[in-house]
Amino acid sequence: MTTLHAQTQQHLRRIVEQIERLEDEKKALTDDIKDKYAEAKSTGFDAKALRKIISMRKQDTDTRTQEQAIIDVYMHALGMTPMEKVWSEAAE
Amino acid sequence: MTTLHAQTQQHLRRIVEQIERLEDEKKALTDDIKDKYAEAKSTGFDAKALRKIISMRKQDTDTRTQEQAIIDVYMHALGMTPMEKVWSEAAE
Amino acid sequence: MTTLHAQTQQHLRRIVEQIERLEDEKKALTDDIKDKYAEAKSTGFDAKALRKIISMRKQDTDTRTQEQAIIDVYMHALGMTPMEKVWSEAAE
Amino acid sequence: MTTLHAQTQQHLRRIVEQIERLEDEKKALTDDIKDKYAEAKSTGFDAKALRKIISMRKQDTDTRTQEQAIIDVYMHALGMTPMEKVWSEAAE
DNA sequence: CACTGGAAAATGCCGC
DNA sequence: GCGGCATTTTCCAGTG
Repeated sequence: MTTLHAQTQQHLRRIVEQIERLEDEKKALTDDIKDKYAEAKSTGFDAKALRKIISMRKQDTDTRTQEQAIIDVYMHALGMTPMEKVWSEAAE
Repeated sequence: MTTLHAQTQQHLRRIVEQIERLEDEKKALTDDIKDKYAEAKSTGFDAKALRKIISMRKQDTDTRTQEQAIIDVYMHALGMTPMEKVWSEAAE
Repeated sequence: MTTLHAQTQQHLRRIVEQIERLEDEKKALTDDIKDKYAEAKSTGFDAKALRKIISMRKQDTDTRTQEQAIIDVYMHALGMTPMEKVWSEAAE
Repeated sequence: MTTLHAQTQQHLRRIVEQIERLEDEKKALTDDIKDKYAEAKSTGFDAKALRKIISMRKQDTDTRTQEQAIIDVYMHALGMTPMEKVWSEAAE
């Protein structure tokens, strides 16, 4: 069985620690979000509806981003180069 | 370590076989789909654009399905019962 | 905007239909598999363990062994015990 | 259609803003973690093995052992090679 | 052959 | 406590 050099081993430990630290922070935020929903619910809001609203707002943003991707794909499919693309946008 | 009764063991084997068989069939279909895209590409179609189109068509369907889900959630949030829901739909 | 020739357009439609049909069949199989797991569970089997088993069976032994060797080295470097090591694969 | 009181409406907006802010922070952390893995990979570590290690470290040993016991029984019933065997080959 | 994006699988959570 | 659902994570094909 192979063994890592002392230095590499040390490096590995640092990486693992860093990632685990970041994941802890991430989990804390996940919990905070959960708390917010619970709080909202206890104030009389419907948590599920709230989630739906927030997810819709996010999708709106994502959609806008993706719309350009679709346009790019179709333009490519029609043989238009990025250069023409710039022009067609400028001409609108 | 525990051992399964002969009958249970047999049952387990059957289940595993069945699932693996279904997964094989599923994989075959996945390959068929891949072939279709390759075929389309070789006929001059842009595969990526094709995928986009099909994914959009699927999303349209999903959206319609989800729209009702959203309505349900909001109706619930507003305290409307399923019974009222039926009525509101009938009244459109 | 470019327009497809009638014939090409027809061809495109056929392709889209075929792919969507294949995807429907694929989805049906996915549902069948889900049913099998549910059925197994209701007969007393542990669905999660079942999934793990099936996933293991479809893995190439050599690949798995190689990957485990790397994990082994990392675990050793981090001072993790053999006991944890033995169960690692199953615990995913 | 029901309308929210001005005050309630204001409250709703605050909640949505807070949640969206938390989700932004969470996403930033997700990206940081991804970066860490990429960095580790570019230093010569096996990212997949790294992920597995970290996932193992965060699991409860008792739970893991129990689940493995079930898998063990199933493997035996199916005539699969016990994990220990694989490990003795890969280790040392 | 490494990277990226998209599909599939696994996990965890919420409601009954 | 279980089933359904949403999120997260993993995997894999396609691309440069």
